[in-house]
Amino acid sequence: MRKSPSGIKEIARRVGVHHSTVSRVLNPQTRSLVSMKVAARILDIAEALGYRRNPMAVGLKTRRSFTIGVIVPDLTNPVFPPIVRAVERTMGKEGYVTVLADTDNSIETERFVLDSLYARQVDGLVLATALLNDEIIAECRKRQVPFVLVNRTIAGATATSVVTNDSYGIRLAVEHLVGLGHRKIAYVGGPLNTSTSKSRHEGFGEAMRAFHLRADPRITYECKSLTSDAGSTACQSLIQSKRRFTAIVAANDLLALGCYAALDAAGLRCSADISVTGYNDMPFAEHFAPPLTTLRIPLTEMGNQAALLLLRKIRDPKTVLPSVQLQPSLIVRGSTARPSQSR
Amino acid sequence: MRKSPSGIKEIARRVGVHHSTVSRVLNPQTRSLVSMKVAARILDIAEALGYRRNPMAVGLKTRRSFTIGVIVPDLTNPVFPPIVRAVERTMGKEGYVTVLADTDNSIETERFVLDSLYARQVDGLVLATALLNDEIIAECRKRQVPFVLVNRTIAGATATSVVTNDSYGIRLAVEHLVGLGHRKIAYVGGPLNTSTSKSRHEGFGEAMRAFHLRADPRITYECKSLTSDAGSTACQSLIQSKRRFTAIVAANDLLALGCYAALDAAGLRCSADISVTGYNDMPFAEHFAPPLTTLRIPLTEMGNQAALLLLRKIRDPKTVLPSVQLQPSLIVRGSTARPSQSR
DNA sequence: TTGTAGGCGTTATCAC
DNA sequence: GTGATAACGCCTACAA
Repeated sequence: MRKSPSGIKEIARRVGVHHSTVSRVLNPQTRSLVSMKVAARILDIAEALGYRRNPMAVGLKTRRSFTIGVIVPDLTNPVFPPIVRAVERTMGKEGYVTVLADTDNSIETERFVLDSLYARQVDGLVLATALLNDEIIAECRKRQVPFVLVNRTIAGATATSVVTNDSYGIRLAVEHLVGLGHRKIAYVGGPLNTSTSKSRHEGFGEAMRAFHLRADPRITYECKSLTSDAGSTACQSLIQSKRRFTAIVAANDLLALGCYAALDAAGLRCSADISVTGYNDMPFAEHFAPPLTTLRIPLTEMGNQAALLLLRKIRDPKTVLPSVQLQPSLIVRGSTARPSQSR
Repeated sequence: MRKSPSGIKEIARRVGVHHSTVSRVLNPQTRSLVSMKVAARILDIAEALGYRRNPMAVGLKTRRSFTIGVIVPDLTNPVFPPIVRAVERTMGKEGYVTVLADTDNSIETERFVLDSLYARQVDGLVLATALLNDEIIAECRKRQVPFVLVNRTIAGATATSVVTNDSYGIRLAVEHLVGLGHRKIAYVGGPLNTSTSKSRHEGFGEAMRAFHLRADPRITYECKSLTSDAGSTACQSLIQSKRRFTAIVAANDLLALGCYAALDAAGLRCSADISVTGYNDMPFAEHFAPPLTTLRIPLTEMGNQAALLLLRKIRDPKTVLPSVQLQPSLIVRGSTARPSQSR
């Protein structure tokens, strides 16, 4: 076992003071308790020795790890990397290290992962995995770990979260389609156990009503997952149902992509025959065939905000944090057009 | 400061043994030193109390953190999430937690981040940031931290790495194009300070020679970064140069995407006028317009292998690890076709 | 097989 | 202001 290169005691020895004095100096919080002269000497030597405080020891003593966890359902979903990156960067600037966990959409692995994080005494959590009724989040509350939700929230929105206005986003999509002349609009949504899918679903109904149109339940689908495959399957049934529709509002870009595939397979052209909108404006959405009309959400901003909120909570556990809601914006591209005359 | 729910001493008290005995039992390594009867009792109570060992204390004592770091240049590059995810999962199964760091392609932030990781006594590192001449990796060696490179390696390949055979991949692309009838093939590559870009570049030259063609330096470009924008700029100059070419081999999917844009802007159609190949088969490459012919590399496999190697090294620092090289495979899609007659 | 004692590097709470 | 001392929770010779 190699000796550590330096340490508070070694510095104390060299400077000729007690190591507790060194500790005080090296800790910004308590530096003022020590005379400037001594402090300066200590800082000097520490610098010269390349001193780095040992987070393990600090953690053991203070029960703080300067580590936070961020938990995502699936890192390969392009929505999450920008968020993770932003969180990591913002926390990094403040001396926190972020450990990443990908639950692969499994609630068991989420529980497992959280256990490991608790054991490591993470100072906080950013959760992108919230279900509407999420027992895991209930546990977080019990454990008294500061946490903030990102992207999704829970039923009642009783936890601090950074989300976007999903129903408004969908309304923008519907508005756009209606403006183009669409009347028969199908909806391909995600599982209703997440806040995002739920509000998008509700938003669709509301928007249609607002335009005096009918959200026909026979052409609205709830997919089991937010994947391209699921979207494809849904769109396929939609087509086979023989119901009339000229546009599809998808609750997610991946679903929209699946719709592309199904339309293609059925010999229908997007946007000439059927218009499609997505949601998220995921990276490269503009490169799809056709470029996808979708809703952009400020992912990096969400990550930053989440990190900032978490920091506040960590530093002052008594503060009650506000939630923040950001606005999506409609990005019009080639997947939407006037409805085909023949349909 | 809340008392921890349990702890080795509490268990000892309840069982009526000394806490060192408990420690032995709770540590698989030393469990055999204790009688089965006592061990069983201890395990029982520990279970009942929901005991979790405190990694801080363990770490302080043993200088191991059961934490590894994975460092990527840019998490929003879709190549990395699958790798990161695989590493995280494989390490997680073995009780390791992975800290993610995104250097944003900056060598300073990489250094900063590594410093923070060293201080936290990470047990190992997975680096996806290697430059051909990488001083940072030299430092890792000095620090004696086990590490393995992934995706890229360094000059001389003197460190263990998990990479793919880049020159072979490019050769597959060239072979494919030549098979289609192309003779004038342009190359749009990345900065030559990474092993991937370098071998792809070299591979291009070799492949062309193998087919008795000329890798014309006037139509080969070295982009400053592996981004869509850079590819676009390069392709633009290529077009403006008025040199003849019927196909572009891009060293990366993003570059290829940039070529799409530039071709589009110039009124050229891919693949009718110009064929384009990419590299990486990034997610959604099949959805581009046109679907991109590219080389698939086994990202998840790479992550797994890297993690496995790292584990071996951590567990037995004396082992000298082999490097592993995986093979890319050509995925033919719509961006390549026979050369246009008119060019 | 089990207990004893010391220590990992730091902070916190006393005294001086 | 500064020093002494005792933790934090666990591991590990060494002794019994």
